[in-house]
Amino acid sequence: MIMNRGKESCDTFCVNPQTVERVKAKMLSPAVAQRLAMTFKVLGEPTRIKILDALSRDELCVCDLAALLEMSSSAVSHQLRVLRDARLVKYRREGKMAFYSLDDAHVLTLFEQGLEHVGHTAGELE
Amino acid sequence: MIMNRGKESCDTFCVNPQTVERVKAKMLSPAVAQRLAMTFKVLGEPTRIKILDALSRDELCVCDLAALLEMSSSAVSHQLRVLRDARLVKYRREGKMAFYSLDDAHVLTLFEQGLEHVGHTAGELE
DNA sequence: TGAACAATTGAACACACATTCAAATATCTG
DNA sequence: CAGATATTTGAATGTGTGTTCAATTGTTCA
Repeated sequence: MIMNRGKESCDTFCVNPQTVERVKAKMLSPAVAQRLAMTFKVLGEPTRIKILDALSRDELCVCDLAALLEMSSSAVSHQLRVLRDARLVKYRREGKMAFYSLDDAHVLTLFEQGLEHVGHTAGELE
Repeated sequence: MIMNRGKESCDTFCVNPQTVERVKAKMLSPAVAQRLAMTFKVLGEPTRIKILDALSRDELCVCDLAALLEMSSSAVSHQLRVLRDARLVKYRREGKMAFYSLDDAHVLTLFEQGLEHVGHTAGELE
C-alpha cells in the first residue's frame, strides 16, 4: 500500500513532514548555499590560506610570495588566479612585476572566526 | 656566475629578501594554516553547507535531513561524519534515531561573514 | 631588435573526495 | 528470537583540483 519511492523506505516512516517543511521554508536558497560553499572552498587550501595570510601583512609580488612559501612561481600564480576569480585578491602591475594585495576586508574577519574554531578544537588532535 | 637553484632563476633577482623575512616573521605557523584550511575545506561543500544551514534552524534526524536535501541517508551520514570530525555538529541518540545539532556557535558567525563576501561579489556572475 | 626576466597559461599527472551501492550494526516490536 | 527500520560503514567509482612541466606573453634594457 505504501509505495517506496526509490530505495529509501525511510522516507515514509521516520520523516517528520511538518518539521521538514518548516525548516525548508527558512533555509538559504540552493544558489546562495552553492556560492557560500564556493567561497569557503577557495579558503580551504593551505597554500591559499598562506598567500592570504602573507598579503594581509604586506603587498607582495609573485616572486616574493613564491620565495616565502617555497613554491614555484607557476604554482603560486595558479593559486592567485583562483583568489582573483573569487575577488579575494587584487593586483597592480609595475613593469614586469605584479603586486598583489587583499581585495576584501571580510577575509580577515573570516580568518579570525576560523581561528577561533581552530582554537576551540585545538586540544584534541596531536 | 649566479647559480640557478633548481629552475627558479627568479629567486636570485626579483625577490626582496628583507620584505620576505619581515612578512615571514609575522605569518601563521604552517600547522595553524593547515588547520585553518581544514576548517574552511569542511565548509566548502554545498551539501555540508545545507546540512549546517538546516541544523541552524532546528535539531534534525538523519532521515529528515535526507528528505530535506533530497539525498540518500547514506550520503548524508557520510557528510555528518565529516562534520562531526570537524567538531561542527554533535548528536544525541533516541532509540533508533540520531538527532543532530550544531556544536559550535562560531559556525553561524562564519556563515554571516561568508554571506557578506558573497553579497560583495553578487552582481558579477549570472 | 634581441636577450633576459616576471608572470601567466595549458596540458598532464596524481591525489583527494562526494556519492553510490551493498553490507553491517543497533534498536524497537511482536 | 525474528523481522522491520534507522543509521553507519567500507569499497568502488567518477569527478574535481593542486602541482609540475613546458611553452608563451609582455616588459625592460642594452
